[in-house]
This record gives sequence, C-alpha cells and structure tokens, in this order.
Amino acid sequence: MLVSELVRRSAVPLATVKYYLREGLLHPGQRLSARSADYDDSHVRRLALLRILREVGGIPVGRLRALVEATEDTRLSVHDMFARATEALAPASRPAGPHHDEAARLAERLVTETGWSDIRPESLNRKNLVGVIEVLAEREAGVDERGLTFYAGVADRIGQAEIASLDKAKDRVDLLEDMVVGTVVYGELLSVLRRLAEEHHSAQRFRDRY
Amino acid sequence: MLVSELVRRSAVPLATVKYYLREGLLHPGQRLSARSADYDDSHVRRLALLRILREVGGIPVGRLRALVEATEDTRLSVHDMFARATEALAPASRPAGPHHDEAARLAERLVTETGWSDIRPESLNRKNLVGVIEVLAEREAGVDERGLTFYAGVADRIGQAEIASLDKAKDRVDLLEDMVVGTVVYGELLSVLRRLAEEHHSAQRFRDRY
DNA sequence: GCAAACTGGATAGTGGTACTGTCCAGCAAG
DNA sequence: CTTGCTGGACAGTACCACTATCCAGTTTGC
Repeated sequence: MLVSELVRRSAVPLATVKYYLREGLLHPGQRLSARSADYDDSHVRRLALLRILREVGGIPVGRLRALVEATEDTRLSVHDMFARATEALAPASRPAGPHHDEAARLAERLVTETGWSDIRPESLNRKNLVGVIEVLAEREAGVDERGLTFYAGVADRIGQAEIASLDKAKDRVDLLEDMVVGTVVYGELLSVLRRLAEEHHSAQRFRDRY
Repeated sequence: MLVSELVRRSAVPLATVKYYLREGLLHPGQRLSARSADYDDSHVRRLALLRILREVGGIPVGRLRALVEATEDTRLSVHDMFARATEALAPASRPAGPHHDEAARLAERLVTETGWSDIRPESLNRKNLVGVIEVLAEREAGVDERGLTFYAGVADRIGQAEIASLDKAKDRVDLLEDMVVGTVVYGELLSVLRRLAEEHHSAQRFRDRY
C-alpha cells in the first residue's frame, strides 16, 4: 500500500507518519520507484502500537526508538530483548541525593527478600527503585520496611501473572509487542483502579469528618 | 525569613520560587514592607511537596494549582477535598472512541462488583477507567473480564491499605499532603517494583529461549 | 498526451510547558 | 551613601511532539 492508504488505515496524520519514519520508529517501505514505496500490515500495526505507547503510556519518542531497536536486534535473546524493553519503558533515573546509601541498602535487601534473583545488577529499574526509596527516606526519616515489603509482594504477584499470560508460542516481535502493551496499558489500568480504590476508601473513612 | 533564606533552605532556584508564586502554587509571604516579605516553614514544606510532585509524579503545574485550591477551600469536607485531589493527580481523559459503550458497560460492572459504592458518578477516574478499557477493547476484541477483576482486586487491597495508613488525627492540610504524596510516590514505587517483577519473571520464563 | 493528484524527502514553523534571566525602582544595613 | 537584596513585571530559552510548506519527480484519470 502507498502512504495515503497507510494514513487512512491507521488514522495517523501524514505529517506524523513522516515524522516517525524520519525518527526511525517505522521502517521505510519497500521501494517501488524513486517516488513511491510499499507499506504493509506491519506498518499499520506498528503505528497502532506507537500511538498506544504515546497516548496511554506517555512514552517519549526517544525511548520508543530504543524499544524499536531492541525488537530489531536479532542477536539478542528473548530475555535480553525484554530487559531492554523494560528499560525503555522506565523513566530516567533521578540524580543521587544525600540518602542514597541508605536507600541503596534498603533496595538491595528488598530485591533479595522478594526473591528477585534474576534482576541484572545494572538494571535501570533497580536504580529507579533506589531513587524512589530515597525520596521516601528524605520525607520520613526511617522508611517503613514492612510497607516496602507489602508493595513488593503485590508487585511480584502482578508481574508473575502478566508474564505467565504471555503466549510462549508467538514469534519474538509479537511477544515483545504483547509484553510492551501489557506493561503500559495494564500499568495504566492499575493506577486508575488504584486511584478509584483510594477514592472509595477515603470516602468510607472520612465521610463523617468535616 | 526572606526569599533568599527560603531559596537556601528549599534548594529551589529563586526564579522558580518566583514562578510558583506567580502561578499561585505558593502564598505570597507576610508583607514586611513594600520590598520584602516574610516566608515561613509552610513555604519550605510546600516547596518540597511541589518538587516531589513535579519530579517524581510529573504532575503538570496546572494540576498542582487545582490541588492547592482544594487544600485551601475550607468549605470542603475532607472527603470532597480528597476527591478533588485525586482528580488533580489523574491524567486528562482520552476522547471516546468506537468501543466506548462496551467499555463503559465493563467499567460499570467492574466498579460495582468490586464493591466501590462510594465512587462519584462524575469521577474523572471513572472516565479514565472507561478510556483504558476502550484501548484494551480495540486491541483484543473480547476483553478479558477475569483479568480486569484480578487487577481491581489487587488495586482495592492497595488502596485500602494506603487509606488505612493515613493518620486520622492530623489536620486537613497535613492529611491531604500525606495522601497526595502517598498516591504519587507509592504509585511510582509500585510501578518500579512491577517492572522489576516483570524483569525477574521474564528471565525465569524465557531464559532458555534464544 | 497531459494536467491534476500524489509521492518521498528536506526543512521550517507551531504550540505547549516549565522554567530562567534580565531589568527595574525601592528599601535596609553596614 | 553605596552595596546588596527585595518584589514585581516581563521577555527569553529549551525541549518536545508534532504540523506545515515546498520541491521535484512520478502516476493516474481522462
């Protein structure tokens, strides 16, 4: 199909398609001549994916490129590919502050206790964990370790269920796509549901208080 | 204290403090003369809060203002104040698409089933729930209702624990601050932990696959 | 056979957000 | 009485994600 068709089927504006092409988020189509190229279903699907990641996940274009590169590097094993993808979905880590060492110790202990033996030492998510715990440490001198354990337990159950739901039989690109969409849209689902739960329970608890 | 002192204690640049003052995120200090004003601890604390919400939560300045207004409207009951705060923390809702009605039905059923009787009908979070379910419906014709129920159950437990941990005895401003910081930083903690769990379990499951 | 529509590609412009910097006149302290 | 700092107004910057325009060269419909 030509661009016009791609634009029609994906409902993404031409200018945006061109932008994504320029940014390497979309392969150039198969050249038909100097002035036209052939795009296929993979482009339509990719575009749908990119729009979800941008609109629901708010993932910046630069990180989408990292994601695309992870998909395309066929030398990577599936779990290396996943690891790269998670990094791309995670926000940039914050600079270390005064409570860094304490936070790093707590994070380390939490990861070990929860049994997460397969997290790479250099994982960005690990750094981000330290960062968040640092913020907590700055506010409430003496971080509630039982609280951390509670969250880690819940997160573990969620992550396990999500990975288990991935269909092993698919090819690597489909697998990665399912994983990425899952992380992003179920992540958003979870936070919306969490806010709803907070709204409900705060009403229950504080209804009688002026 | 004078601005210079406020800047020193909060480590927020003067230009930014002035900007927040202009935007109504910070009250003007008590006037001492035409050219000086007195700021206090409440300004330092507010600044720390604003920085956390911006840097950890990425909440835009406009929504921070809505949050501040909720704190300051003393006519509001505590739970109305909370409801307003949650709205400010939630992202803007997406426009309705073709699967809107189906999604709305699913959302409605999910909220009822989970027992969230105290969610206001006009709650923004409710609209956002419909939006996320719509995205799911667009991708996978036939949304997995058991999956939704699983997430709602988990979210309910988290929300309940979070609200329960709020100390009823505090005054309304402190209460709101705890709630807001909790929502934002524990929200971030949860997503970091969830990504870590995914990283671990994906390694477990896909280690052997090239 | 030829004008209108469309193509890929290059490049410039837009709108939004969150600051950041500069300038000013007026106090206040040393 | 000068040096430094103040609140206030306002202009400027940096980044991001598009969006628009222009171009020269096809391709298509008549």
